[in-house]
Amino acid sequence: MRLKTAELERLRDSLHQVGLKPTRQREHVFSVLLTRRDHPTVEEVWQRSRAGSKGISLATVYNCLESFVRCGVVRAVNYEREPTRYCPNLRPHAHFKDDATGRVYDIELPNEVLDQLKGVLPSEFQPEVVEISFHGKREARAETHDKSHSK
Amino acid sequence: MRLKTAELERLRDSLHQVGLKPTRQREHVFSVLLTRRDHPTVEEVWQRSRAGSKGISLATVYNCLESFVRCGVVRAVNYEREPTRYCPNLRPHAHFKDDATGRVYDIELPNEVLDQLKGVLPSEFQPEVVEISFHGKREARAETHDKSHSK
DNA sequence: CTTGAAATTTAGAATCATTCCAATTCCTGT
DNA sequence: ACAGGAATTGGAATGATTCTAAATTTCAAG
Repeated sequence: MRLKTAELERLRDSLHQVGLKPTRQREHVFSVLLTRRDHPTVEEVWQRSRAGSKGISLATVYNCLESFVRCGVVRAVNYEREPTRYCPNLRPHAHFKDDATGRVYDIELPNEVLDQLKGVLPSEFQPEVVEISFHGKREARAETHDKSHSK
Repeated sequence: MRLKTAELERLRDSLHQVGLKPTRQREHVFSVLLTRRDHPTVEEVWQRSRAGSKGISLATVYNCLESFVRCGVVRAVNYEREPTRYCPNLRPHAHFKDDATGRVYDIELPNEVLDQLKGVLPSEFQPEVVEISFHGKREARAETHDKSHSK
């Protein structure tokens, strides 16, 4: 799994900024995260990370992901009390979880919407993080076979 | 603490609608929740609930709060992986957590803002729940009694 | 008012994501 | 090669929540 140098650079810079070192494990876990940009749990990242050759411990995966969040290259996504998911999308966005499948989708957020939202805060509130998450149904697009009409 | 009949009615109706019974414990826990509209954890609700007279078990507090969420008289509020908090405010609102104190405030949400937010969703996404949570600093300016609910 | 089935309460055990710990191992600079 | 500091690691510990199985309560019927 080869990372583009630009992405590697970004990881290294970000780690460095908070005094963390770029290690083999960190780079590997980061590449795993970028390879499939779904929203994997720690357990899933662990499975994918150990797949290739040598092992990596679950504790290390926890550590790596925590470093990533700390240095800002990754966001943690929580739904209820389910296991935390991780998201390498840095653009401002919300999340939508399909209750039927459990899948989480990124929803791009226009700045104007984000600004309007922040605008509802009384002035003494200074937000550092804004989290927006939906959940509900997601209609499968090409709805050809509807099996819901019975008898 | 005595509940106004209107509130009791509301609780009973809501419970009834999902096939749950109004019990002594449920009414008591509900009154505890209404008495201080901060955002208490289960543990806190438990402490407050057992304070008066005979005890109530922690399991029952969990059960009551779950019933309330199920029948819609209360919302669960999650921040990261901290213990779930409970909020009897039914109007559409967001939450702001002051990182310094851990207090959670309700932020009233104009419908137009909520609508604009839902508007960013591609049409195949049908949200049932929208959760908006901020955290950051809150300037302790003229610290008076505001309508926001703390903790 | 009594009865009985179903719902609720309860104490304690079990679960499970996450954190902690103490012992290696890995770098980096000298 | 060697020291010192970070990082990794397996396993134990934590802590909120859920589950379990038994005791109690509710409520509609009689």
